[in-house]
Amino acid sequence: MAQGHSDNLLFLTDEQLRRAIEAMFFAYRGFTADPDRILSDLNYGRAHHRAIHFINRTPGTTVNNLLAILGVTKQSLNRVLRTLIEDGLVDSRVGTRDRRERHLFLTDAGAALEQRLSDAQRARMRAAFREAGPASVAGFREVLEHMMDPELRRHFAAVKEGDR
Amino acid sequence: MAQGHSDNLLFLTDEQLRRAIEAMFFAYRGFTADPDRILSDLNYGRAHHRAIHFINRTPGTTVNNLLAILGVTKQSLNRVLRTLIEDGLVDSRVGTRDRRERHLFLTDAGAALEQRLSDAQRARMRAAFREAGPASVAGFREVLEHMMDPELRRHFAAVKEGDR
DNA sequence: TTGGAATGTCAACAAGGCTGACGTAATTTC
DNA sequence: GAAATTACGTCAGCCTTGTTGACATTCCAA
Repeated sequence: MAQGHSDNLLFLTDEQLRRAIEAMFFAYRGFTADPDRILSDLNYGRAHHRAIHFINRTPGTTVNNLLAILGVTKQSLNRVLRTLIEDGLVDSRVGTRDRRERHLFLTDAGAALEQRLSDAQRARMRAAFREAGPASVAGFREVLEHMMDPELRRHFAAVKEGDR
Repeated sequence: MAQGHSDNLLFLTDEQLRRAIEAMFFAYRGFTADPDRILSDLNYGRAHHRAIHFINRTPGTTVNNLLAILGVTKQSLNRVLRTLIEDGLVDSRVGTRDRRERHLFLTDAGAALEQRLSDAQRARMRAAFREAGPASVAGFREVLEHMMDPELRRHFAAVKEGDR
């Protein structure tokens, strides 16, 4: 696919862009489908997945950090966090330097669920990469980064540098 | 970016996949941000956008077709369609061949809103494509297609053939 | 003519967003 | 040391958008 219109971007028609938009819509649905199935069995939703994902990525992160990354209100996050803490998946520890802050960690059970979820998601991502071929992977990530809000992209790029 | 790991897919680490997963999450948020802003001013949500988009793409589509594409229940879609019809953005016409079916069309007002929404979304997509460069675009679309559920991908490919 | 398909509608419920207000520590600032 | 600010939690209420279940209507097709 995508030969005739990749040579010259000026020839990207609205129709071709519309197809890309739909591809994004359908792909995102595929992207979330596997975790969604696992989560619904546990009476959790995507909001729980997101919290678990980012706590796993940055253990000890504060509630405020998480709010900024997820872009939701504290009331909304708190509802999710409360159930995760009650269910013993997340551990909330009072900060040592600043005792107003709560630092969030996954418990062993939380880490286990995170593994299940990300294994499923990674498997699909890996399969898509394999089928699309190596050359496509770099382009995929390049476009995605440029589709983010600029502020987020900077944050994302910073993280990228960090764990080289 | 993405040189060292595009040569050999076997070297795609979990960490690199995790970054791709986050890129997908953040990019999707950027992807929907502009339409979301327009919609919230009109007291509509993403569900309205999706309905408008696909009615525009396939004028005269039936409710059942739309259900299949959107993957929601008819009750859920119906609520959205009702408001769009009441507000004069969508026209629902009884089928001629099969009078049980309702064929959906955008009114002039509906088409105008569709333009506003897709203009915003296309602008961002076009900008991302331009910044990422022509070579990236093909890879982007290739990976996205392989991330969809297989059944959907077939449908998507069929559409692709159709409007060449 | 009758069964089943397509569509619509009513009711009830849940997840997960939101705003606004308030309380309580703890820290920072003056 | 008092006052302001920050971090977090919580209560209450609202909205969108998804879900099930039940039921009516219309109409095609066997």
